[in-house]
Amino acid sequence: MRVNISEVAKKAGVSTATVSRVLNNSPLVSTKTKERVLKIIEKLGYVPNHVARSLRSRRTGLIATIIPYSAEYVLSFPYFSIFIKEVARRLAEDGYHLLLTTEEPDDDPIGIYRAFLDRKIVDGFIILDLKEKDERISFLTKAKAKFVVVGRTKDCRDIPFVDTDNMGGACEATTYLLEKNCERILFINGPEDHSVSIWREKGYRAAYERKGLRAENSLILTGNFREESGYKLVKGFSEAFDAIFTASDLMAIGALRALKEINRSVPVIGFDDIPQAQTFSPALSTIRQPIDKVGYEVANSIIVYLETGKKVSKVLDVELIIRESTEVKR
Amino acid sequence: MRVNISEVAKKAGVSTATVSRVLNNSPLVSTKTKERVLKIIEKLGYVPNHVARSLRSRRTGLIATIIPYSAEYVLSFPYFSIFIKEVARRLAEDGYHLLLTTEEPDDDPIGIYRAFLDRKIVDGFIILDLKEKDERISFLTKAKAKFVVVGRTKDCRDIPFVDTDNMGGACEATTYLLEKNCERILFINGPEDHSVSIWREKGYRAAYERKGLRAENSLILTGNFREESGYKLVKGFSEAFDAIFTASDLMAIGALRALKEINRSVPVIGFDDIPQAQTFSPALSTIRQPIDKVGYEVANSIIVYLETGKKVSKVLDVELIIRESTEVKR
DNA sequence: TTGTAGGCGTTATCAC
DNA sequence: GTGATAACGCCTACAA
Repeated sequence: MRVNISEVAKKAGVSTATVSRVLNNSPLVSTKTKERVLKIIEKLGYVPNHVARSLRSRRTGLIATIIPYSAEYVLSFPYFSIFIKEVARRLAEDGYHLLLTTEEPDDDPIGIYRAFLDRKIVDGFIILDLKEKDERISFLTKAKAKFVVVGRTKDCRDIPFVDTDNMGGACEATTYLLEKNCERILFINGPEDHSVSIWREKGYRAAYERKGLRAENSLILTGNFREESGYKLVKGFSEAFDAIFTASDLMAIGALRALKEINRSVPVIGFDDIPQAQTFSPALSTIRQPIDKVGYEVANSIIVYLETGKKVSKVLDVELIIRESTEVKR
Repeated sequence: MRVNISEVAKKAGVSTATVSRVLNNSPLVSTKTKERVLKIIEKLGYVPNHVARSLRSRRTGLIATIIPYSAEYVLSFPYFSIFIKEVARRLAEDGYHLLLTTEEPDDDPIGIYRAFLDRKIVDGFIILDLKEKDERISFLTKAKAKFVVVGRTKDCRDIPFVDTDNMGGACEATTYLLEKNCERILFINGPEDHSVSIWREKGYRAAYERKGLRAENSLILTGNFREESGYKLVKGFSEAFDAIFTASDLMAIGALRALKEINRSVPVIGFDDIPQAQTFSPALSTIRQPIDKVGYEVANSIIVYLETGKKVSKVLDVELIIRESTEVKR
């Protein structure tokens, strides 16, 4: 019925220690006994119990990803699916598994992390939706937990992270608009405490500076990545502008809606390249992020960290995709 | 440093058995000792080790969801994110956690299930993307594993499942078109071995029958849920038709593209209500599925099954959403 | 090269 | 009510 290591040992006429050695590819076993043991293992259909192994080795092979409540908006587009699938896939390559859970609105943000840590449920964490001064980071660092971050902040000096080149992408988009002779580019950014917002704003400003110009603070608005915020901010904006760059495709779609209603047409560039970017009319010019690679690299990084202690960080390239929303008939 | 149950027992002047009883809310402890033990637990910051507990109790509290390779298309829209989030959320309510992993193209489809089962990693499974004659079902049934299925087939008699009313939805959509005096409704279905395809076709046919009509086989085509297949099937269709109903919104979008190119306009209804359905032009009429509820109910069902042995199944209502793609100017 | 035996941290089964 | 103590299944000093 229940076949365990001592069952195998008995049938093979060896000790459990030897079976264990065979299981773990120890060189301290003669080829002969190894073969004999392997044969018995196969015959009995024995498979080591993962839980017992975890208890003994103090490693569960599980990596937790906790969806922050504040990040629920990411669920509204397929980015998250693709990301999470790649994470799971890469983890599985090395025998790890992804434990996915959510944070509730009224939860203590670090409560879940603490629980997983104290109960020794997981070996490491993947942190999403990084904020400036993120309390999860300080908690996990203090607790000496192993984790990798998606995104980066200034205090990420000693933390393994994977990020896309948000600054470069924003700079490229802004430069593209400047070179189309737009001068007053309305920049609708995400919430200010998000690390991506900070980098994207830097990129926007950098593009102006490269041209010997200076970005105007009044042209920088703060949205929340959602469609409605793009719509409302454009509708309510009273100053002059001749182009729009948004920190998400959804806000770009909202902005285009608003433009249509006020009967204006200026070039618009979004960020992300979600599927709607292609199907929306006009098709959206945008900055494409390699979300699948982000998933792969972050999973890879946590594995390397767990197994070698090395902290591997990466910044992945983004790409400006030009479609219809930047073709403007004057 | 590492505080365990015997540490607590020692400090509290009781046995580990008593501490364990307190931990598990056993009634076999006097209020007095219970309080004393709880105080010590708090003082020491003791938290039970989940792995040790799992080893002894033979329950890990983990539920696996394996993304079938054939279901990768689901990742291309946000349905999956929302579903998985609700699953994780509901599981966590009762102290369970979601283990998410993927199937590789060249994997033995049941290999992962077998591995999780043999190694005793999870307590149960949630099965996605159900097929007719699904070998995962027969394997898991034979192995006496606990699982709940999303979707349903004829052989689901004794299996707990959660499904949306695919037949009802398809019938409603088709009826709507018939009542708009369309007679030859082109039905672009999903792959034939998918359980959802079977139910949707039944609904399509039922709508005709209710009107005393008969659906023509030549009007039923097989796509693969993706946009391109909707596009190609419409482009290549040579018979007469006066409306289109597709088994996915993406195929509906493809169909609308094709119609535009051949300069025709007929009412089109999709299935799912993905975000593009709203933003596409014309906005898509479609059957909305309560994907979040599906996630909630399937998680709920596996918990009930694990804890009480009862098999709970549910069929959730869908809703016809009318937008622009069914308004046709003749 | 192999075996013995202790321990990982719990919970369950007995006794008392 | 409570306490010893034996599992749960595995790994790893240490001994042989």
